[in-house]
Amino acid sequence: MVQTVVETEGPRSKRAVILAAAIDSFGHDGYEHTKWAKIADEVGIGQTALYHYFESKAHCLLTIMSLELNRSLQRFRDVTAEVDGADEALKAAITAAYDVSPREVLQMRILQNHMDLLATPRPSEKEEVERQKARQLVRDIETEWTALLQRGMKAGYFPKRDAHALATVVLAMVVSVWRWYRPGGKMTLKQVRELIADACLRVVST
Amino acid sequence: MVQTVVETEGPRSKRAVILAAAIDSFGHDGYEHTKWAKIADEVGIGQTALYHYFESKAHCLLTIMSLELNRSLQRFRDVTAEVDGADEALKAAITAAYDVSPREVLQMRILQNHMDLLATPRPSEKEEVERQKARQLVRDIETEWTALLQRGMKAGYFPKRDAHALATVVLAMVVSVWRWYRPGGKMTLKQVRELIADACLRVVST
DNA sequence: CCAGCAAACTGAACTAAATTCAAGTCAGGA
DNA sequence: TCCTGACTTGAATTTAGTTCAGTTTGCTGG
Repeated sequence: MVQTVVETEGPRSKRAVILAAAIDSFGHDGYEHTKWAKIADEVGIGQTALYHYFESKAHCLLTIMSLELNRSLQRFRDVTAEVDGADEALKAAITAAYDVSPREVLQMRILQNHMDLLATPRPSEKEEVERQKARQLVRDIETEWTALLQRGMKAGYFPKRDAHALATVVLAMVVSVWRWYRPGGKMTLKQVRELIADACLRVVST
Repeated sequence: MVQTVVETEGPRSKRAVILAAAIDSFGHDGYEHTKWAKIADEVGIGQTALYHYFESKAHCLLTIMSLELNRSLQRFRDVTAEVDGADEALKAAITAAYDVSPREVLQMRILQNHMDLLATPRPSEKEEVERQKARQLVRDIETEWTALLQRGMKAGYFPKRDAHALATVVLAMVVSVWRWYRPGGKMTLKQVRELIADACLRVVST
């Protein structure tokens, strides 16, 4: 049983405020385009104080990514747990994927835009720890979607094929949206959900 | 008729060599992880000489992206032009998408990993020009895939639905591969092609 | 054959942004 | 009260990309 260590934050910790500001800036303006010092200004502290909470700008980014991956996995589990039919579970998972707050949209965008960071080792201790955490979460998410498809194949909801490969394709479709989706754009999240749900079901079904 | 201006390079120009070195490094180690000076070393020139060819490191990156987008679009046109049936044309397009050299794999990877750069304006002249060029190519590619699906719907190969939305989904599947594909990995390009071709046809068909 | 010229190149500064250093301040518990 | 650790800071440092102020190279027309 893996137990997440609850990092106890002091009462006057600004960690959460920094994360929120970072998500907004990284999400809207992009990570490299965002000056680390600007985050400090927004939070109302000196630049140096940031290093009390994060080892580096990249460490903050990786933390945001881990947090979002963790949330996504948790939500997937919650929403698929008590559904019997794998087809219904798949629909529920997709619905849940698009049932997100505006800030979570930004987090998904950040995550998608910087996935490549997870591929190569980081120079510093804490960054590398956070990277490994994120990688593991990605693997877990892939494993769970694969298991869901496999369950559906065993039960006869979907024809039997390479579940892992299919999961990769399905996940790619689900997350690709965050590259172009903008709140107030030409498509609503509801429309996105319908588009992707339909596509996913076609891919895994007969 | 849009006419691409052929930029004539002097005979002792190292532009192509720089691009090749940059593609290899950006592709293998990642853009931010690659030191611009290292590229100069590999090519065998001083760091300063790089600025004779590119206004900045980012300008070089954007150039690589434009080049790859241009190649992809050209290839799509070549390969779909003289195919009658839209279903066959779609298959041909997907096949062509995975008929690439190792260096083109790297270019696609770079492109995918830095798509977000195309979203926000660039500070300098030439970078912005290159960004606009790339954006236009992305739009062109989307338009052509949309037109292909539309053609297939009119001719009765595919059921009639929102062609543009479907094209987005199909393209997402096709290009998502470059995020995880590695030469010598667990899947060959041929297997990838079959996986994605199958998925795409399921998505657009009855 | 040589002047002239543009393409190609260079070492030495410069700059911006992230990061480290060394030294505080503040709040709550013994 | 004072002590401790979480929290904060201004000043200095570092690093990588970039600019400056020219110099070299090889081709071309006279």
